Amino acid sequence: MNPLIARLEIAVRLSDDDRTSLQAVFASTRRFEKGRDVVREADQPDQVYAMLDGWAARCKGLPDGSRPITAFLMPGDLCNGETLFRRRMDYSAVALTPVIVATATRDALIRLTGERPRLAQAFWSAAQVEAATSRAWIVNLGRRGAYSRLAHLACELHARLSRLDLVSGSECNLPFTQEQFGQALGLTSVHVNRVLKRLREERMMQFHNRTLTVLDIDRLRAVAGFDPAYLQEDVA
Amino acid sequence: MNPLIARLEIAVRLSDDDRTSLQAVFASTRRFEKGRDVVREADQPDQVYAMLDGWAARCKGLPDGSRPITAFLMPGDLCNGETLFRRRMDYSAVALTPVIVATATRDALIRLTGERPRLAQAFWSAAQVEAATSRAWIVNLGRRGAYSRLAHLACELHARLSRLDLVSGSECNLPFTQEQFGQALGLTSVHVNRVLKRLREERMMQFHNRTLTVLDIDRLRAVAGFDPAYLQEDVA
DNA sequence: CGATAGTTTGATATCCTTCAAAACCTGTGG
DNA sequence: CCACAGGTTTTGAAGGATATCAAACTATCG
Repeated sequence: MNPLIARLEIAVRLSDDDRTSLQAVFASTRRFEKGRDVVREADQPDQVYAMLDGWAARCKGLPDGSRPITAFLMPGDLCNGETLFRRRMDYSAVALTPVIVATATRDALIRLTGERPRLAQAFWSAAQVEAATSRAWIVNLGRRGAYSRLAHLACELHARLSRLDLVSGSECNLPFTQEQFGQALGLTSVHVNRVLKRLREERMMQFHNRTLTVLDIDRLRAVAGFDPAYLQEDVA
Repeated sequence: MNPLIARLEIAVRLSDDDRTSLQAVFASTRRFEKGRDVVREADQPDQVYAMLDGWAARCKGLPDGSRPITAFLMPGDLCNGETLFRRRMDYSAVALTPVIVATATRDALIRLTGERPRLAQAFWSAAQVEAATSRAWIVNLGRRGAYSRLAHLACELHARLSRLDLVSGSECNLPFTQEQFGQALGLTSVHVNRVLKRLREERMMQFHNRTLTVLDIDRLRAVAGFDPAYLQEDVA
């Protein structure tokens, strides 16, 4: 429960009542094994899932069989916030590690946020941070070459994990393959591999055994053109 | 005022009080000439702007001087919803035509949505539709070649305009240049031009004098892999 | 009518993909 | 403990899509 509340309180101050009623609505938890879909494209779920532990990826299925990744989900993120206002999912959320989610029913969450405007504002704010992240991805895919593009994603993941206290020293765990890097970046895994090699040889970062080591964050951010502003919410 | 209310009511039913108090908060309007910034990256505006008439583009400035476009704004869209919960803008909104916006102060809108949860929910829902559109752009930029990519954007704009009743027959007005198409698609204007030529020769669509003519929407959507689901909100 | 912005076309360069295969892990059953 | 299978990483060679550079053409607007 905590990661969700912590996330919501970044932007909006909640009352004790807000917090406890949120806990009540998200009372039950559920576990998904690595590789399973938490929610599936075209489904019409009755539950809203909030990430408590583990990693997931949002992806869309394409006719050619590829599954581009549009976001990485970490503790505190809602898997399927849209479900409140619209039935049909337009993406899947797949567990990249074993995942623990808190679940709320659609109806209960509609009722809760209909009674507690601060909570509705907090969720609104969280949706806007997600939108800002999507904008950064659009720029990344549209205007940067593979080299800066990969560096940018590494900077983003490093920054987000660091806010969750999941970076120790210069290392953090990214539980996915070069193939999945490619799905998120619009690159083939072959090319991801070559770019990783270059970044490693240039002593900026390395990715080995699912752990990312940032060797020179200043140079890496310069190469990426990374500005962490879009991730940070100021308290209102 | 109407386009904003119409937009919000797609997902959430509002009371008469909701509507009139929203009108009161967004009482004043302002006009921006073509080419002007409605809001500017890194600014800390006190006002929130809602599009009433005209077109704008959301763009981010890059060190190399380019200004990639991350979204097109039409009547009913908020220009800078984030402003409620976070001070610093991470993008600019530039008027592509003369634009009329309704303006609300940040404080008044925070207060209003803090008192009227239905409104907060409605804005939350609108933010989610925007996020869904961003996801579609991410997939478009990441996985499709220039040909399908341009077709997909044309399909999206056609569908959105058609919901606003701005399509007459098979024609609609897109008030921007091939250069700006390119900025939205991550392509050079030269290449946009070549792809437009091909789509025209293949009798799917043409873009001439700022008007888009869709000649064969079925074939165009097939080429684009376009599924309009992400634009449509079901009533909750 | 001239100036400026936008469109069109061609030639060449670059980046990334595709195809292919070898090397390397990691877990599993014998 | 070993052998093996499947997935992942690494490297090479060749092809294709898109960028870049350059110039002519066309609209638009004072």
